[in-house]
Amino acid sequence: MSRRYTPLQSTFFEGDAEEVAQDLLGHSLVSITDGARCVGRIVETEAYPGPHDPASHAAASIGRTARNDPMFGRPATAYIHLNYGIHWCLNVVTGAEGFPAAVLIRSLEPLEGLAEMRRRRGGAGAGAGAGRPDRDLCSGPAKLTQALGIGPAMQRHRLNEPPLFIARGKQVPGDAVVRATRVGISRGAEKELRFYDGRSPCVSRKAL
DNA sequence: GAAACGATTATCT
DNA sequence: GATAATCGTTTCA
Repeated sequence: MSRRYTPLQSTFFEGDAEEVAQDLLGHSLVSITDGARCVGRIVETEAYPGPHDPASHAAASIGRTARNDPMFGRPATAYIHLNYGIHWCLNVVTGAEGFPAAVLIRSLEPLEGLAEMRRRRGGAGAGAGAGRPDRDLCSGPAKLTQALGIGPAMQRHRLNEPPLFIARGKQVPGDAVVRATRVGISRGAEKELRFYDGRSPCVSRKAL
């Protein structure tokens, strides 16, 4: 557990959201909160490439609002939004400053700090009688934020430095990456902008 | 000032 | 695998 994690440089996030979303698979999300370090391998992402995407919070029809303002920020900036009123979701801003694009991190494969993750998620136990399998700790956008202690305090935090950053990891081979449609949205659902590691059991939703 | 929606999760069958 | 519940933000009058 003394392994050193090297944050990805901000240049990594300067590219297209769609491209970054694929490249992120296999890298690790590291969170150091309350003196505990939690690490998870990124196995599922979704791209929100820009204003032309009707599903984006920064769609052209919506414009710039107080909520999506962080998406217009610099690359590697954290955009944390609340959906369904109760779930926090972590996005990484991509592209040039002033251009609203981001990658939603949907699922992680727990690597470190499992005890802490489980403790944070505490009483909530998905799968009533089945207990809490490791794969369910971070298998969802809101699950991973809760497990890693990510909240509104991290809004606009830059993800290339502690206490919350993305560390370089082993990249997922191209042939293992599955491309699929995004989940839980009504508009722009046709586009296949979701990517995940087909080998991982921690993916929230398989392809249709 | 009030109503509707949502990038989901939790729970049971 | 399928269904109900949940709360803040956004949007409209």
